[in-house]
Amino acid sequence: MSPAGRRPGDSGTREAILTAAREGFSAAGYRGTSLRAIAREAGVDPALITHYFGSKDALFEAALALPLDPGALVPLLLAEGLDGLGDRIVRAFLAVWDGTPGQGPMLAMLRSAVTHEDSAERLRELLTRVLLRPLAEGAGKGDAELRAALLASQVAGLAVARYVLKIEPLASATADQLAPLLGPTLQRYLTGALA
Amino acid sequence: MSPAGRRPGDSGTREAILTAAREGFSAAGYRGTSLRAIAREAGVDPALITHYFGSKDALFEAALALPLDPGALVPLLLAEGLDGLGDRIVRAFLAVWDGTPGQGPMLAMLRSAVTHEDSAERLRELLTRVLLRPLAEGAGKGDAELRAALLASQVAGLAVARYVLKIEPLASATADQLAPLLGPTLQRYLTGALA
DNA sequence: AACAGAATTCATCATGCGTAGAGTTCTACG
DNA sequence: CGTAGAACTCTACGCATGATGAATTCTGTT
Repeated sequence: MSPAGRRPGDSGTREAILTAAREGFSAAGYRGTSLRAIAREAGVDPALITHYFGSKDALFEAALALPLDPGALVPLLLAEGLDGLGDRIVRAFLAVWDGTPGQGPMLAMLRSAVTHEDSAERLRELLTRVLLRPLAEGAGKGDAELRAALLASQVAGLAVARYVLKIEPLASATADQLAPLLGPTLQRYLTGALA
Repeated sequence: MSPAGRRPGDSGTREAILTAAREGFSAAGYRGTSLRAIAREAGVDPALITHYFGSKDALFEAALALPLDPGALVPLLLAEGLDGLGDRIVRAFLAVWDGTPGQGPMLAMLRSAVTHEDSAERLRELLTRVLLRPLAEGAGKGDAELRAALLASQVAGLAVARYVLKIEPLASATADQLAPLLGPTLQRYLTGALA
C-alpha cells in the first residue's frame, strides 16, 4: 500500500510509539501487549519499533521512564510542616495519577510490578528509597523504615482499589473527599504513636 | 517416548495440573503462563489439560476456586463484638494468606486481577459483596459502601506491599506485630468518625 | 551535486501458542 | 468376558509473536 522509504517532514513517530506503548502496557501489561498491536495503534510499521528501540524490553524500559521526578516532591510536601502532611500526601498522589495523561506510565508500572518480578523490584526501590523513606525520615519520629512501609501499604492500596479494582465510591471520589478520609491514616503512620 | 493409552493405578493428574496451574498463574499471570508450560511442570501432555478442563479459561477458573468460603468468615469476625474488630481482621487476613499452601490462589487472584479486566471485576465482586460490605454493615455505623471501600484499600495495600512488592519490614513481620499497627486504621474505617 | 545516514516498508524466519482429532491403553460395570 | 468410556499420547493446524535483513526514500552535510 504505502510506498517504502522515508516520509517528508517531521513525523513524531518515536513519540507516537511511546504513547501507544504506554497505553498498551498500562492496559494489558507487558506480555499482554504485542509490538504489532502497539505499531497498529501508533499507525506505524512493527519493524520501526525494533529500529528505534532495539527490542520489546528496551521499549518497555523507555515507556516506563517517569515524566516527573518523584524526588522533587518530598521537600515540597515537607516544606509546610508536619501538620496536615497526610492530607497533602493524599492530594499530591491523586494529582499525579489523575493528572498524568491517560494514567499511562503509572498504571503500567503498577501492572507490570505485579506480574514482572524485575519491575516489582524497581518499583520497590523507587518507592522506598526516593519517596517513602525520605518522607518518613523527614517526619523525624524514628522507625523510618516501618513508617515508610506502612505508608506504602495504604498508598498502594489506594492505587489498587481506585484505579485497578475501581471500587466505588473510592473510584470516583474527589481529592477533597478522599483527603480527610485517608489523610489521618497516613498522618498516624508518619508521625503518630505506633505500638 | 512414553506409550499412549491410560496408565494403570490412580494417578492424581487432575490435581497435578491444578497445582501447576496455580503456581504458574500466581507467578506470571494469565497471559504469562502457557498451557504447555503448565503441562511440562505437571509432567503431563498439554492435550490432557484441554481434555480435563476444556480450555485455558476454564482451567483458570478452576485454579482460582478458593479453598475457603469467605462468607463464613464474616460472622466469625463480628461475633466477638466491635471492639478490636480491626485487629482481628488483620489477623484473619494474614492467617488466610500465610496459611494457604504456597499462597497460590491468593496471589494468582491478585496478579490476574491487575492484568485481566474480567478478573478485576470478579475480585471486586467477591471482595465487596461477600466480605467487605457485610463487615461494614455488621459494624452498623452507616456509610457501608464507603467504609467497605476504605477497608478494601488498606487491605489490598497490605497484600500488595507485603506479598508483591515485599517491602520490609512489612514483608517479614508477624501477625502480632502487624495487628496493632494496621488494626486501628481498619477500626477507624469501620466504626470511627469519617469526616 | 554527491553522499552518508536516518526513516520507513516489506517479506520472511523460527518459535510458541491454544485447540482439535484420531488413536491407544486401561478401568468399571454389566 | 465384553464393552463403554475414561485416561492418555501424538500429530497437526492456523495463527500470532519478536526479530532480522534488504530495499527504498527522504534529510543534512559537505
